[in-house]
Amino acid sequence: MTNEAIEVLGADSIPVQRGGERKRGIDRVIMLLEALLKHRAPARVGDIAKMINAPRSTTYEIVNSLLDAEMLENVGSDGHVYFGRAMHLFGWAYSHHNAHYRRIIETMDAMAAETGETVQLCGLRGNKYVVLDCRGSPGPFRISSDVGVEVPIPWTASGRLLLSHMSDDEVRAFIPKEDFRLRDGRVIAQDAFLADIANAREQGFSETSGLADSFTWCMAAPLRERSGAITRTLCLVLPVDTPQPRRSELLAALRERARNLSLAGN
Amino acid sequence: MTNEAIEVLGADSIPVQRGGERKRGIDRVIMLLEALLKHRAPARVGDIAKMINAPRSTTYEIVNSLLDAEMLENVGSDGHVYFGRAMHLFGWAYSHHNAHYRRIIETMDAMAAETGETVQLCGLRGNKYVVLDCRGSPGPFRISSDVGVEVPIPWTASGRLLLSHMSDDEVRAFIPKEDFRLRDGRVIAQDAFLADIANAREQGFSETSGLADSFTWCMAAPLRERSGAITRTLCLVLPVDTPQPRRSELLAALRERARNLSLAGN
DNA sequence: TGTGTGTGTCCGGTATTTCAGACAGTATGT
DNA sequence: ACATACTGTCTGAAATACCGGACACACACA
Repeated sequence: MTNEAIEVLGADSIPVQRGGERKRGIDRVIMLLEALLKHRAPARVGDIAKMINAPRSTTYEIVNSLLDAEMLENVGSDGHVYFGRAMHLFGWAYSHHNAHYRRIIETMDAMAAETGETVQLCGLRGNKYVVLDCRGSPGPFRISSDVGVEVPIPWTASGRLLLSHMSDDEVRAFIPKEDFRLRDGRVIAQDAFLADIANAREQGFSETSGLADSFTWCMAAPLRERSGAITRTLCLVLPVDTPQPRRSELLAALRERARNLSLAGN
Repeated sequence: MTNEAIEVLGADSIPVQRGGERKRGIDRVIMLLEALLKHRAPARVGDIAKMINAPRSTTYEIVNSLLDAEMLENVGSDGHVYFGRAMHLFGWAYSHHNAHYRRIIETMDAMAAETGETVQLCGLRGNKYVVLDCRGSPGPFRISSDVGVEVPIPWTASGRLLLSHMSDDEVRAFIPKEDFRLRDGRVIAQDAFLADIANAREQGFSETSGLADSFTWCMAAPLRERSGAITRTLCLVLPVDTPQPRRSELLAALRERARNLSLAGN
């Protein structure tokens, strides 16, 4: 939906992508997988070729290699492909290579069960915020979010914590200007955002509401590495009309559990 | 340790693996990821180069590309790398692309909780059996197994179900001869194995004990695709001394749940 | 101090792979 | 019936990614 913006934006000065650019197979693989992740559904080879702007013949070859390796697999009967079994195994290996992850998972399970609210594990991916894992509330109506979707950092509570090791200048350089513009057109003032970060750094938590959407109240608490760095956050996503007493109760619980999961004191 | 055999061995007659085999980057990537999966721990670039039998310079380049893409990430401070965040996301996407998976996960959680036994989701990967997911018993001593480890098919109960669509000849062609040899030296007779498969096909379940190891009793029930094909099995791993009445009780429960998860009748 | 082993980077040549385009086959719409 | 659009496979040829090997550096051991 937003992909042929390439042409439009690139038009003015930079010859961004000419047709004939020979690229490495590896790079194509990486682009392919990321495109598929963004697409969030099985796709046909021809479409993939367009998505990553690669020749069809090349794309076929790559896709076939990945199919052989089970990194992709055929879905349905009409040439759609999506991630395959091997990806599941690689991902699982990533998740479990340290015992720490087990504890995080258990905590998320427990919190989701106890509170009945949506619990998320969040981190950064490049200069975007991303949901790494998610436990939903069991009710018929739930606020859920897909793991892997990328969101501008300023839209999120977690983002304020995840940037708290940066200086103001570093933050300014790190965040694309357009990421300060919310979906409804409002723009977050850079100074206010920097103040939020400083605030989050001091308090050891962060709360936002009505940023990414109008109906959620988000609270995030840091999971610190041994070094003290914050690479992930634990996060509760509440309906915006959750009453204040319950909110502070939940915030306290969230902070407590995050503290227990941290490898360094909060 | 076995890598400079190239020169020595190659001399007499067989050019088993000559040093100079140029390979595509893509293939290297695939080999690298699978090697890392088998290794099950972070590894250094030099070691990876040996594992996949690739030139060091090439390996460095590939690893750096994958690091940039977050498909790998640095672990610790001394040059170890392992799967990265992107892999987690790709794997998650694989797991959740169909609603079916949600139900399977829920069922595994429920069964693990109710029975207190180890529950596994199993499938094939090439001509090996592989654990796709696993819920452990909560007790202090548990029979657990790692997701992603590959095991010869004849060693497993699930394997008998997963081959039940094949003719005898197909099975014979599919299973490497050496896979009939158990770890303790015993050899499974091919005919007995084929009979087991036929049996599993008729009964709609399969049980084994004392094959892969001496202390487990495994029972597997098929998860059928819409087409009727069996691509995955649900599996209970019990201590071998579990009394018979409880075994049949658990088997019945297992079959019932597998039937509910199947997209075609069992 | 010297010897051995391993790391991370760089370079130039060539064996290979990517690419463009053509092809036959199939589905869709007019 | 024709036209259009897409799929999956092949081909030759040019561009280049991979390789071997060299380098500087770091660490361990004797």
